[in-house]
Amino acid sequence: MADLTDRQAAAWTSYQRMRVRLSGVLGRELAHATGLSEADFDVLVAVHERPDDTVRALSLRCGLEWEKSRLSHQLRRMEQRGLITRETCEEDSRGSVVRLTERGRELACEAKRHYDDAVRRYVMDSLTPEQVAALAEIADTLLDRIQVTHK
Amino acid sequence: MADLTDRQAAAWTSYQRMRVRLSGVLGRELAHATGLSEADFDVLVAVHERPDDTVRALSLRCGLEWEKSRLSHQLRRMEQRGLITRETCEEDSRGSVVRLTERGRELACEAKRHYDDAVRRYVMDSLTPEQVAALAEIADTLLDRIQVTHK
DNA sequence: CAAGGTTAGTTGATACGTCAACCTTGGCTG
DNA sequence: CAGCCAAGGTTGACGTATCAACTAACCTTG
Repeated sequence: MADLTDRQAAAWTSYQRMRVRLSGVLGRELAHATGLSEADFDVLVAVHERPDDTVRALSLRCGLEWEKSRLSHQLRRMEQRGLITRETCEEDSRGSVVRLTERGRELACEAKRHYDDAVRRYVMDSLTPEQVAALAEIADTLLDRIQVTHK
Repeated sequence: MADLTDRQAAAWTSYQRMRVRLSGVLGRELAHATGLSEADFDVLVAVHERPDDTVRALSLRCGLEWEKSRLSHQLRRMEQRGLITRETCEEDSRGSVVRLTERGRELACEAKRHYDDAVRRYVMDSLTPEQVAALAEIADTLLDRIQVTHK
C-alpha cells in the first residue's frame, strides 16, 4: 500500500481535470443544441440502436449499466416529455418495453450528429491515431479490471 | 465534418464506459469508507492543501473549476455537517473564507489515504508506466484544447 | 462623491442519481 | 398446489448539479 508516485499523482490529476472539463463542455453543447441531457441522450441512442426503436427495459438497463431506479425515474421524465412510451412486456408481465416516439427518433439522430461532431472537435482532432489507440487500450484494460457491481 | 472512424468511435465508447465505471467504484468505496461524497472529498482536499486549512471561496472555486452556486450549496451542506466553517473575508467583505474544522481535517486525511489507495488498485497497478505517461499526455493535450468556460 | 457596471456569493426551481422500501409476478421446491 | 424467495419495476426521500434571479459590496469614471 505504497503512496502514488509523483508521476502517477500528476497523471491522475490531469485525467480528472480532463474528464470533468470534457463532459462539461460536451453536456453543455448537447443541451444547447438539442435541449437534451446526457442521460436523455444515452437512452435515446441506446434505444435507437435496437430493431424497431424498441427495447426491454431490463436490457436497456444492462447495456447502460444503470441502477434500476435511475432508469425508472429517467424514463418517467422522458415519457412526460414525449420522447418515449412504455408498454408492459408480453413475455414477462413484470417487465416493460420502451419505444421511441417519432420525436424521440428525430432527436436521437440529430443529437448524435451534434455529439459526434463535438467529440471529433474536442477530442479526436487533437490526438494522434497512436494516442487514440493508446486511450482505447488503457480504457479496455481498466474496464477489464473493474467489473460491474450492479444492484 | 466527417463521421468518426470506427476506431475513434470504439475508443470513445471504451473511454466512456471506463470513465463511468471508474468514478462509480471510486465514489462507492469513498462513501463506504468515510461517508463522504466525491464533492465533499474534492472540497476537503482542496482546502487542506492550503496553509492553515483555510481558503478564500473564490480561490477554491477557481481551483475546482466549479460554478459559484455549486460551491455555495456544497459549502452550506458541509457546514451543516460540521466539516467546514465560513467567515466573511477581511479584505473583501463580499467574499467568504472557508476553514476546515478539526473533524474536516481528520476526514480529509483519512479519505485521501483510502482514495489514493483505490486509485492505485484500480488504475495504476493495471497500467504500465508508459500507459500512465500516455494517459497524462492525452489528458494534458485535451485540457489545453478545452478552455475553462466559467459562468 | 454619485451613477452605473462588475464581482462574490446566496437562493430557489428543477433535473438528475442513489438508496431503501415496496409491490407484483415468476419460478422453485416441498 | 401452497409457500417462498428472487427478480423487474416503481416510488419517495435525500443529496447533488445547473440555471437564472437576486443582494450587497467593490470599482471606475465623470
